[in-house]
Amino acid sequence: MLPVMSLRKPAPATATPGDRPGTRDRILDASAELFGRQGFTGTGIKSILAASEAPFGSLYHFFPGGKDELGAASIRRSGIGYRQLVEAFFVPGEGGVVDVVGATTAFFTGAAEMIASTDYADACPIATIALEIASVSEPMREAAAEAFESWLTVLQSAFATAGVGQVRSRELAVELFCAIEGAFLLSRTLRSPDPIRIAGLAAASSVADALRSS
Amino acid sequence: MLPVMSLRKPAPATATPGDRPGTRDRILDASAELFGRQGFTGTGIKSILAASEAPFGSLYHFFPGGKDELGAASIRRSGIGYRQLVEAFFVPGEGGVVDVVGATTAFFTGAAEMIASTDYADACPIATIALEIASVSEPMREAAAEAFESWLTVLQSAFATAGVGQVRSRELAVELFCAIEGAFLLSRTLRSPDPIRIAGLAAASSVADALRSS
DNA sequence: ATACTGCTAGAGCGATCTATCCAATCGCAG
DNA sequence: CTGCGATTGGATAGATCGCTCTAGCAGTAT
Repeated sequence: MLPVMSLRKPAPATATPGDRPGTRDRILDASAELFGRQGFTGTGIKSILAASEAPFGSLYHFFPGGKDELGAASIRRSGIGYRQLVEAFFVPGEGGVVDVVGATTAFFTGAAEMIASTDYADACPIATIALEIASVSEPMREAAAEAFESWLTVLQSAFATAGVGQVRSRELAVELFCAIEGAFLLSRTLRSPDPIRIAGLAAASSVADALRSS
Repeated sequence: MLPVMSLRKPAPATATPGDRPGTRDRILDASAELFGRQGFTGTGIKSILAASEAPFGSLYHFFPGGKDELGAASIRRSGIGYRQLVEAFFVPGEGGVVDVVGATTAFFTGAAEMIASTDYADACPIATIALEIASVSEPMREAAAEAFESWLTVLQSAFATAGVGQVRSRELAVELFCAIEGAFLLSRTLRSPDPIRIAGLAAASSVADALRSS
């Protein structure tokens, strides 16, 4: 049985229970959403503050390094959120076993539903900003690299646990990452969920093949 | 025999022979390079003009619609250039036949060499800007969608010509697109050519499978 | 009450951005 | 040559950018 959940980010862990999240969290949430939709340079500080209903002074109180520090923090936070999401699909609960082929299919299906339900606006919260700053800001690039690596690690160990060899597990993880990220790009640009469906079928098939020959 | 060429864009067709390209072409070339590296909003008009050694007035002479028109034109131009590149690998010359598996491998190998040789700066000239503007500018989004579709069409007919069914050919084209674009993202972020190598092996294997069962 | 700390609130600065406008210059046809 | 449209060069407007600064607020400890 696979986890029933959407691909939406879970509520931040540091939010006061029963209350609205703290200012810092609201800023980070708004940043992740806007950066993912319009990119880093395409999103002004003021729009972030407006979206998060935060006062101007608070931003530089929590992020003295300014927009760059906010960008890196936003990337790290999104990286953790998405890693937990991948874990929800690919890491078993107490003593359970995960059907990695089914998990792959479920993950892509959930992704297709989410992107369509947000009118093709919200896909990967890091990809947009990563491409923008990979050759421009080394600290942000490193934050994105660590986020991506953490996702790959989760996938790799899931495949290894399922019986696939270490090297092939890493390759499978990279293949799955490329499939979903490429599909996000194509899906958002064409405004169609088809690429995600197609990429999901191919990814599941690759995983099944690797399992069979292990 | 596969075409021996780099993944670099060919010289513009409208360039005066033996002379340096016209102002409009120089602006478009510089735009494609800078947009691909730093994104659309991250690239200022002045940097484009400086890089293309073009005067300020010329930009608004050739692109009265301003930066948005320039962005759309840049996307269209890059789309044509990359389509011709894909054709060089996947479309046979006079009465020849293309080994689509070999073409796939060669394409990814060439991409890995190019991205590493540009210090992980130049990969897909459209992906960065496409993610940025997909939810912001409809004209530019459509330009990117047309460019991507034209690449998919070339790939699809190559597979169909090689004997793969129409539906499966389209799926294969989308898979290959997702693999290379996702690999570009991961490669630029991690500063490693490995993702492209891994994605290339997987893509070639998918193509081989499809050929076998056709 | 007083003092201290963490956070809020916004005015406003210098820099930078896109875009407009116009005069100077070029290339070529008559 | 003369005339004329196409192109160039840049000054500058108007808006927006990221960011700094200071003043004030709430809550807690003393």
